[in-house]
Amino acid sequence: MGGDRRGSAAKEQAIARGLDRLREVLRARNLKMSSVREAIARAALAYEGHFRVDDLVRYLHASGVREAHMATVYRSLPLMIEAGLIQPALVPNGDGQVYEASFERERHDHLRCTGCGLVVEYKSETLEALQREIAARHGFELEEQVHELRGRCRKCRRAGASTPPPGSRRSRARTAERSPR
Amino acid sequence: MGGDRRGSAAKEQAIARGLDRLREVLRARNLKMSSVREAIARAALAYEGHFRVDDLVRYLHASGVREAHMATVYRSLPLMIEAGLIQPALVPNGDGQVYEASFERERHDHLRCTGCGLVVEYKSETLEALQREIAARHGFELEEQVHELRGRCRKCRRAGASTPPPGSRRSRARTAERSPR
DNA sequence: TCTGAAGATGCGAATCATTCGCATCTTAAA
DNA sequence: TTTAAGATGCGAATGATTCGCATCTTCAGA
Repeated sequence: MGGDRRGSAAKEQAIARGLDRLREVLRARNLKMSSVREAIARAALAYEGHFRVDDLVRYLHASGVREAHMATVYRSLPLMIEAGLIQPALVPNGDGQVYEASFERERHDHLRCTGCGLVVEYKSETLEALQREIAARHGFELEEQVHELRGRCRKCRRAGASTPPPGSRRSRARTAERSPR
Repeated sequence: MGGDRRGSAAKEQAIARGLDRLREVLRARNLKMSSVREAIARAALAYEGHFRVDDLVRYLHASGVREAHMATVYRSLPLMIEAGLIQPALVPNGDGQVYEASFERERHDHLRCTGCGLVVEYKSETLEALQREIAARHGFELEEQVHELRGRCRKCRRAGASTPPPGSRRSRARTAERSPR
């Protein structure tokens, strides 16, 4: 306990390293760092849990960053992904893409409940090894793996009620996610 | 050889079974079969390889089906999916969702080349078993698994040229797919 | 420190796939 | 047949993401 209250020091340093990484990518492409870009990257790195572009924009506004336009955030996404700061998280479900910070964090996959939208993370070395092997067997050099299991969580199964009829839009993913801090 | 020329008999019967399956789903929901719906289902069942909604519409037009409006095709997708006639194939890449016929076909996953868009199918019992186990371990009853590996195929790796810069849209997936017949 | 060219940003318009509303045909069960 | 419940075509509406463009900023020299 107490270890979860990693509020400032360590986290701030991780953010600093993330920003450095971003600068490298920018330099490599002859692009420039800017205050807005830095604010966006900071927000993404600090965000706990999954987020969408508009979540990030709201977060930026809330933290007093002058406008920080959506278009700008969109434009910075590919760069942040390339720098390894963030990555697309879940497989898009109709509503836009969901991201999550990935800098200095372990790779993992998701399990999503088709009933309530609950998202659970899991990690499997065996699975990853298997994936690499499959890719290799087909002559591919693995770069990225999209993996998401869907089913009904314990609670929803208890609650009975089978899978909702097709066409019903599931509400935004629900997770035990905290808000940005 | 010659075995690939499974033109009519067997295939036509499979289509008939698929339509029956669809009728069951419709009946269960108190929905009705219709000539348009049947034409759409036939097209989907007969389509070789991956297709998008507009591909299907074009195919329908080409086969002389009166208009067959896009909206109608969209409306029938959830039903066909529920009936197991088709399923979303690749993970959407910006351009719309890609489907493939799945009726009486083996489940499989895809490997996609980030260079040329080549799509290769593969199948792994081990992988599927592992997935079921993971789901079970978390109390989930597995319903669906999204799985796609991305990397560079042999040819693209030979051709050198590292991954294209971010922001470049990949053209429509390329496969050794034949057109509908 | 000053400058200029290359980039970055805000804003609103433009895209694009997908969905809706609704008036009008069809289907299927009495 | 009749007729209520559905299905369809069409075009408008959505919603996420992208573009165009007229300004700001950044940063590598001078």
